[in-house]
Amino acid sequence: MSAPRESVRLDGQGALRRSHLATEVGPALVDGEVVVMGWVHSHRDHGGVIFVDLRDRSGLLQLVFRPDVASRAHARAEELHREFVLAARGVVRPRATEDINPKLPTGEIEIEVHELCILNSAVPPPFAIENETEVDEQVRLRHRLHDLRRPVLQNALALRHRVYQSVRSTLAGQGFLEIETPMLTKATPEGARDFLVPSRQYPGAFYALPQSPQLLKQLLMIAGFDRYFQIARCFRDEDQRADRQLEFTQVDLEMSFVAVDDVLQLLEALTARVFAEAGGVALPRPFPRLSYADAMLRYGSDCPDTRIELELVDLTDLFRESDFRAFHSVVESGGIVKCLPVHDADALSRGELDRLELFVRKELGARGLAWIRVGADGAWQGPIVKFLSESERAQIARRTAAQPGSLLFFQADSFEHANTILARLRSDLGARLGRSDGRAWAPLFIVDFPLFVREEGRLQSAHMPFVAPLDEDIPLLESASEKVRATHYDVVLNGNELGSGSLRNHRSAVQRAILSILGYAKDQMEQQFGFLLNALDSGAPPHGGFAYGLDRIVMLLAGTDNLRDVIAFPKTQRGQELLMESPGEVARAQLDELHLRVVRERGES
RNA sequence: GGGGCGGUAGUUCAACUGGUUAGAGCACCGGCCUGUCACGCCGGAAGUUGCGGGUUCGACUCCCGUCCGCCCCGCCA
Repeated sequence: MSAPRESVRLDGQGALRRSHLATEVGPALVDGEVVVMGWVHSHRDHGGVIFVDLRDRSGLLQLVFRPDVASRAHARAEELHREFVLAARGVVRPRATEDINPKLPTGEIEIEVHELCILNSAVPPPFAIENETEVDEQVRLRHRLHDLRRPVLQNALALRHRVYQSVRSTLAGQGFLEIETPMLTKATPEGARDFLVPSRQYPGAFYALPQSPQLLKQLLMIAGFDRYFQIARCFRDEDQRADRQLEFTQVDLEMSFVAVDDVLQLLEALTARVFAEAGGVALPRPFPRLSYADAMLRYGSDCPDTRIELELVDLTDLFRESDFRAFHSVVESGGIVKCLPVHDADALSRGELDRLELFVRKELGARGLAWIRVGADGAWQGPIVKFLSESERAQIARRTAAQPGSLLFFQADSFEHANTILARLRSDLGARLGRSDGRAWAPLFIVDFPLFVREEGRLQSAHMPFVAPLDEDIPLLESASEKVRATHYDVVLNGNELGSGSLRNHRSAVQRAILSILGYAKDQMEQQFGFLLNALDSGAPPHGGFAYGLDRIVMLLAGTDNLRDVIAFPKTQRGQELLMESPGEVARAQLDELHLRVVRERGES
């Protein structure tokens, strides 16, 4: 950090009051007097005349200082440096034709300054306040104030504001009440790792920050509010990603007396309206619906980017009886075999195939990357070709529609792993080979998720334990748990999960049955979910809802692939906020009050 | 928990296979300049090569450890 510029004499704002934002000044105001305030974006001192580009949140405006017109203002202008804060009173002048700057919205005019107040000095910025500036993100986050002055971030946060406003007006117009729920709440056994807040008054007890307002909004339904929403901050202490922050914002909503279709209709209308109002984007309607099973089958993902014109092919049954041990043994032990066919793939060289294999092995943990290339003469090449029987080749060729120029990628692995790897290959190759269908926006609903998934032998909630099963599947709860479909639904846009929701269990018997299948004994159930079960027994209406990841919506509308670009003060991947440097240590006395003692591992200082 | 990429001046980058005093653009500071808008010209300052250790006559470069950033797997109901 540089030292402050102490030698600069500063002016008070005095009687000057801003009359216009920078870009509100235009040709219509020529010869009128204006007062503008903002930052020195750049200055060009010609010895005589001085030009200053003034920047405020609306944009840039050129100020002119002439020694012969206003000598005092001109003299002061000689002291300016970048990012100084100033107030300027002057007269709007048209520029000579040859002096018009077409790159600026205000390029046809300029302000001939008569009075200049230097409201504050500024140390030189660590990097240029320009959109084009490519600066290391660590530097940007440490100097977030300067970063936030860049137009892209100003625009992103303005866009975010419009999303808030549109959500509020749309939902309020649909009869939703905005209700806040507590941030200091109770830890729940399910779900992500909680952020804990130690209690001063109850030694050894902790509040938890909400992972979502899930249970509270259900209680609001039971209390009879009928339609609720909240723009809610949520906290999950898990490892971060480009599209995941420790704290993030949900548009959380819940409604009573509805079926799945009612919620989906509302979600479609809300999503379309917010994208139109806040981002000027017309989403194509109606949103197609895709079952979870089909999504996994065709795309290997439950949030596919359906614009990519590549689809997976399942070949598991082909290798149930096969002499190709590598694939056969995977199928025998419960895994799957799938293929990603890429036609007209001559652009992918042998060297690139090797790099792809290295990539999926090292970064995605794949066992390998089997591939088959169909030559111009129709001959099959590749390391696994020799292990395939005549009929297997024929079947593969038929199902993948292989033709000269095709490249077939195979994964034989667990359902999850094989799909994760092929889904990633699909999107990477789709981008690299330009296999998009050209649509800008591809929204869809994913429906018919399973209620349970088996993990390490045990049944777990696919999403969370309060999701209601489809009515017709309730008889299967005990007998064929894994076949039970959930009322759960996701909204997916361009390969991003925008949010998810479901109908909830409003009958305590069903809720108890599900908890029991999840392995909760009766007393555990009462201890951990007693308040919910009691609530259900006190007259719970059928209800369901949804939660959008608001940050992701803004991210997509802003055209970035990084959540940190749409959050004013985001955290790094390791959870630090570099401007204020949180988290930070606290004084011993603070810990004592909270009845806490820090235990350091060996080697920590 | 694991994998990949990266860290050299304020900033963006360079510095061969280990070899003189670690360079350049922009920014910054000073001077000059009355129509620039990537202003121009002249001059200047600016570095613990993330940190610690090792190998070597010699380390930005090689080795080990560690910290930080980004991306991904796991994780995130």
